[in-house]
Amino acid sequence: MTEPMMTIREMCEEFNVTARTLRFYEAKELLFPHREGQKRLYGKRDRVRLKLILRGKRFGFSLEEIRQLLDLYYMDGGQETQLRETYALSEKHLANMQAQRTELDDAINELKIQMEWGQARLKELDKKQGEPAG
Amino acid sequence: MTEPMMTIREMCEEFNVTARTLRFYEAKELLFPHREGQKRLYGKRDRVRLKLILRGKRFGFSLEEIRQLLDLYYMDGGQETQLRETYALSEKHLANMQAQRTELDDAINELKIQMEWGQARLKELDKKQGEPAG
DNA sequence: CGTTACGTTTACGTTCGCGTCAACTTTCTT
DNA sequence: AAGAAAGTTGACGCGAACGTAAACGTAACG
Repeated sequence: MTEPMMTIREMCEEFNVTARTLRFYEAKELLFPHREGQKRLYGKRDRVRLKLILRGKRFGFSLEEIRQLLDLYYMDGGQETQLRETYALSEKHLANMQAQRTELDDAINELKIQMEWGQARLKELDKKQGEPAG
Repeated sequence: MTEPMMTIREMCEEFNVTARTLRFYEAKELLFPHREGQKRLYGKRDRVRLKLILRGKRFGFSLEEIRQLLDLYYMDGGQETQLRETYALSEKHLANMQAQRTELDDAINELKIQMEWGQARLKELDKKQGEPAG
């Protein structure tokens, strides 16, 4: 069974991005769709990559940083030197993400506290609403 | 005891940002330092806000989104309507951040798996390094 | 055979988040 | 009094990440 391919429009709908965005990512060497004539066809590899790209963006990585990370997931058995460099890079990113996780937990907890406080104030307002003025 | 104030330079050093950045955030209404004559003085409120701003940035929020979030933390007992809107907004953000947390965990796990795989391959290379060629 | 739909490249435009002068005031320091 | 140091307000510049419009290819449909 030959790989299921998608057109650029199908990709746009599935991932909720514009065609311009997909071509832009390709120009920046983050995606490498196949060609049928001059038309782009996206296979599983590119769908996985795009998913990772969008995820990376949500965490505030630049496209260039993401490009380097993608190489991590798609190493084709190149040089040992590159493997080592890539591994070192991945360690940094792992540490980075773990730090982000800690921060995110903190932020979530702080937000929860704030919300409980706000909720309490809303309840007070509800009480006063029920009473007559004065 | 009167609140301990900081100059713009002190802020820059403490938070590792430039003065331009602080003025820019002020222009965008994310910070509201006091003035002594024409010079800016930053109090605890602005330090907390700046910390939240920088955190927000690390999670890929835009400055405008961050501005709205900041209002959450600094409501001065305004209208009930606004309180309710703010509370609703905070619920969305909480859901958002929790989703991010899940995604982040996934990403960390995937990265770890990749790294274990890479590490295994590096070990193989070490072995071959120890042997004579051929 | 025209036109409608979908794709392409090229290229200029735009918004965000600051960097980088320039020109000036205020405040120390010598 | 005369810098030097630290602050200020414009104003223009710039890279990132696309938006948008122009001009064109091609493939199918009625």
